[in-house]
Amino acid sequence: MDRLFQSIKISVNDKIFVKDPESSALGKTIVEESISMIHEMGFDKFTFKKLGDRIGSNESSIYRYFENKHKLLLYLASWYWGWLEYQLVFATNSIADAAKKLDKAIEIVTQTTEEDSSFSHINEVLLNKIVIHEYSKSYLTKEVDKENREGYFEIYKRLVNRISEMIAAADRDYPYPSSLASTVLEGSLHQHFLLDHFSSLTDCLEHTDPTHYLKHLVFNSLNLPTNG
Amino acid sequence: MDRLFQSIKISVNDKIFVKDPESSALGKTIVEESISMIHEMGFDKFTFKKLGDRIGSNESSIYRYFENKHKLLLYLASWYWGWLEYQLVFATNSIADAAKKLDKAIEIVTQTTEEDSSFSHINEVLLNKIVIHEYSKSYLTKEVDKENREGYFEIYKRLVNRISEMIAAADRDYPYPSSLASTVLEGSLHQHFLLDHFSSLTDCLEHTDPTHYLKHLVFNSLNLPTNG
DNA sequence: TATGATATGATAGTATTACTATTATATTTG
DNA sequence: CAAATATAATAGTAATACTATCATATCATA
Repeated sequence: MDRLFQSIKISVNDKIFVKDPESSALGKTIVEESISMIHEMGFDKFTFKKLGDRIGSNESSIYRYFENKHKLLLYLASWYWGWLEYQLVFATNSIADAAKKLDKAIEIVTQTTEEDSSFSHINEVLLNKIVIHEYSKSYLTKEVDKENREGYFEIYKRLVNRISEMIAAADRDYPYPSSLASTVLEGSLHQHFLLDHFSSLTDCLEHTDPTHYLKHLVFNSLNLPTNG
Repeated sequence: MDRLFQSIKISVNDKIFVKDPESSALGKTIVEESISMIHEMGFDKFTFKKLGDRIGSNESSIYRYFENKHKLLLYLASWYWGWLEYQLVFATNSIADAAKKLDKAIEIVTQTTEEDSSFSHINEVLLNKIVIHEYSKSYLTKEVDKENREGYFEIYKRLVNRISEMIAAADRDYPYPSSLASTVLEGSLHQHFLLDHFSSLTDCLEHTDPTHYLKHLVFNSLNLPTNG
């Protein structure tokens, strides 16, 4: 990916933050260093106090950007899914054939993020690892319905729906396009997690990977036209 | 299910607890009421102090059974997976045909737990809901590798492996039996969660359910003998 | 039934977390 | 240069997640 992305801003629901972290140097530092710290110590042990110490700033200043660390996680996750959605649309836009389009889509959303590409202060490689290890915590809460109503998961849902539509486009008769789309996204995160921590529970080692597994899963579920 | 189960004890790795909660009335109360409280308020807001108040016991007494609430969650999860493994083996043991055995297995592990069956102080219906909403939190931690080495996830892994072996028995050439088995378990929890909180992301509503979806997914991934 | 062992309860105390509030000091902008 | 705004510093609170100690209740057995 190239400089094109530098001029593109991933827009996150502005109810997630108190003050847009993109609007100041401190805000960007908060986002940048929180990614690095959450990756290092895990979300559970991460606190605004520790982040303040690390960036030479005050805890109270961080609260001016995010209500609490849960909202910060929602922000990082939304940003990540928005970024991935952008990659997805960019990479599949020109593909006319429904099956090929879906194939490419699965590739984009299931592969390991390899390079810190383009957005200056956000390290997508680390962010991808954070999403694998922490994303579930953003919705496995008692407040999930309220937060869903407030639109905090919109970007993720939009991404699932895009994939769902691609599945439906490839096979109009397939009865579970949304479930399958959510399985691709969530299953990809899970397989990547297993690879790191429970390798006996996955086959995505050595000569294969989550992308191959999930392509196999999806394309065997669908009835494709014989020339596809 | 009937009284047979009342004489069967699900055995959980004894490093998970300080003192076996099955060994005393207080221990059983701790387990029973923690299930009810975690279901009500969610694992994050649940504390030993609150549990002590609820059962008319002291916080310090609870610490004599479990080091912390994380270990209690590991205990509840292990118990649940052990219980499910038992259901699985019991229900599939007599089935000779590999495909039919697998079909039954998927049914057992993906269906909603319907009745509080047999183990006096443990409500499996609530426990099933807790597992859906909280299980990921037991392994999405920085200590996962250490705890895995200590055997805290053995029962879950054994269950995945049983399903993996059933998949392999139904189709020796299928390249991803472990990944698919883990997708069935984790995907089932996820679909049930979506059903409750993100119904637009699943098709498992009304005329279908996670069981149908996952059976479709698995059996379309496999090449079965034509008479199966 | 007395004696000791074990289980449980009560109380206190600590460090950390997750904030809120207030005031002071930079920095930016008009 | 003044006013507005952003950030920093400090203090304080309630809750969390424990640990330690001591008291009391129960239970097991000689």
